[in-house]
Amino acid sequence: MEMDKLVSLCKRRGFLFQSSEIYGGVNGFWDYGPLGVELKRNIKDAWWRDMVTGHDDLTKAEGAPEPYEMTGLDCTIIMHPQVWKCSGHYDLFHDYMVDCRQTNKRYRHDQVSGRWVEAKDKRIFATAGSDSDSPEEDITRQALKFFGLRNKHIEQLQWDGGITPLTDIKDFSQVLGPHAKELGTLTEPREFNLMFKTTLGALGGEEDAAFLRPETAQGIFVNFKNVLDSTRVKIPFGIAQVGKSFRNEITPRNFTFRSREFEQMEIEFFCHPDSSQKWYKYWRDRRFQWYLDMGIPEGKLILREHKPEERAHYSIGTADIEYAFPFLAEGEYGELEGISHRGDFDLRSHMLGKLDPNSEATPMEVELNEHGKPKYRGSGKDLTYRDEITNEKYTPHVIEPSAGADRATLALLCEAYTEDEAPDDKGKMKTRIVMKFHPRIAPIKAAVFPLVKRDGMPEMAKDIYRALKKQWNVFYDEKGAVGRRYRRQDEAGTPFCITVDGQSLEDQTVTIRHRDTLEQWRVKADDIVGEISKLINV
RNA sequence: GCGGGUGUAGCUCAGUUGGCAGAGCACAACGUUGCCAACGUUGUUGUCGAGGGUUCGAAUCCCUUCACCCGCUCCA
Repeated sequence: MEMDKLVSLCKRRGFLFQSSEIYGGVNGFWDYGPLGVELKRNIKDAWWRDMVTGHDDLTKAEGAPEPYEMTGLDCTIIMHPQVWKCSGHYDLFHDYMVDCRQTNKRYRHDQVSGRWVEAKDKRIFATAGSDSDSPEEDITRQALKFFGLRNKHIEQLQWDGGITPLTDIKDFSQVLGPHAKELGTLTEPREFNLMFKTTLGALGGEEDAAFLRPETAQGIFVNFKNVLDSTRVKIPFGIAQVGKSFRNEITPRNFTFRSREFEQMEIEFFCHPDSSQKWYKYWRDRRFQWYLDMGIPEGKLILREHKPEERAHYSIGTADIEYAFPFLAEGEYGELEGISHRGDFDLRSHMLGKLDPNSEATPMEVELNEHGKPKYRGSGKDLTYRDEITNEKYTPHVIEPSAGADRATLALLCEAYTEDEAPDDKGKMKTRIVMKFHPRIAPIKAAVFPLVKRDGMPEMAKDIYRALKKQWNVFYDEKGAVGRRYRRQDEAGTPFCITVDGQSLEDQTVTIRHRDTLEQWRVKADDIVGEISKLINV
């Protein structure tokens, strides 16, 4: 399936529009149209129902170490700025970057280091980037290459001082970029903020800067104590949240896949450190199965465990659930959801101050500034948990299944898009576009048609429509040829069409037409609500 | 961020050398028909992505800019 066809159908039928389209659009922002909003809402509702409200906390779920509780939360998009400092996002997402005009490489300003060196009556600052395993060797190699010297003439390099960070250098005109061949190719350091900055208060200045959240998870951590104190939940339990997040993506691309404003469906699952590994496995497998249940075939979905070097060292495991999006190359997959074992990093960071992600100690140590104080102070609040039966007090470990609602929606749109052949009224085969959504997520569950607009057929059809409308989003249409009405519903992904015809008026039966098979069968008009209910809840 | 491509009706696209803005589909109404994009008649739809320039005249040539697609780069 070519992506263009899906994008065109999405616009034509009202699934997705470009944001602010009449003004030319904005890069990385997309709007959901009348059908799209239903589809996405159904996906979010299915997730919430399956993970939260529908969860049976009395029974041990298959694959789970023990029964557990689930609860929800809806926190604000703007939070106290300190939240993002302690979470690590401020440091990770907020950097000064320098670009190399020659190599088109980009470096973090504070991670480029270099050394003054003189040879052949020229003095330059040779550098190595953060990608370098051995800055000293790379700096030397860069210097040799620049001066056109061989290794055996290494003594011609006159070093001036030791390795210093690029941040100490004001004038870049004599700086040789980490992979550059000429001097002065690095741009001035530019602020690079992956978080959206905003201002609190109408007169707010720089000290009133706040951020739109880059993930919903932190709102759960900072409310951990509130949930414990207000609900009687006991570990193990999870807190779920659905909501918008914002990231200034460098390269928004691939339709809605990488958007700057997007919606997440996240769970923070709190458990005892000793059982955290089992819970990690449970959630990883449970979430994978959920996508299969939503209608994504096994062959297009992979569960990819991160290699140890790919994940933070304090994490016992991280796995991505990835889908073979059609815009990716053969054999490549795009992330739908990440499940990570975060240990106690978040809760302890919000207690004590941001932990040092490079700390090898157990438990991890707080990252300190040059004065030996915490780089970012924590809340100072006790976020530990006391087990009332064993009286054990500990900081819970966290398993985080973090899903993208827009990515799930996009995957299900891609998966649903089908072109097949169906006969027209003369029996000639014609290409048919049909969105084969699982009935549970289909924007419209059923359409009701009178075969023709006379003889009391519309009246009977309208009664059926009203009866169904009480429970589902259904659609009534009496205009034009019935074949055209069927095809329109195929493009909307409506799984069932109910038609009132001449026979209906005599024996009170109607036909149900199946979207995928085109099969039709008759049922009693009085049974239609139960019949549709049965068909949708398969 | 870099390189290439594209942008004309709701969708798909044509538009010659700079000379009246087009087609198919879709959509709406009416009629006929009566189960898979039907037929007939009638009708609606355009800042030609935006801004500027050249020109008597620009969808067409030039500059700037925005968006989308592809390839690099990046990707928490």
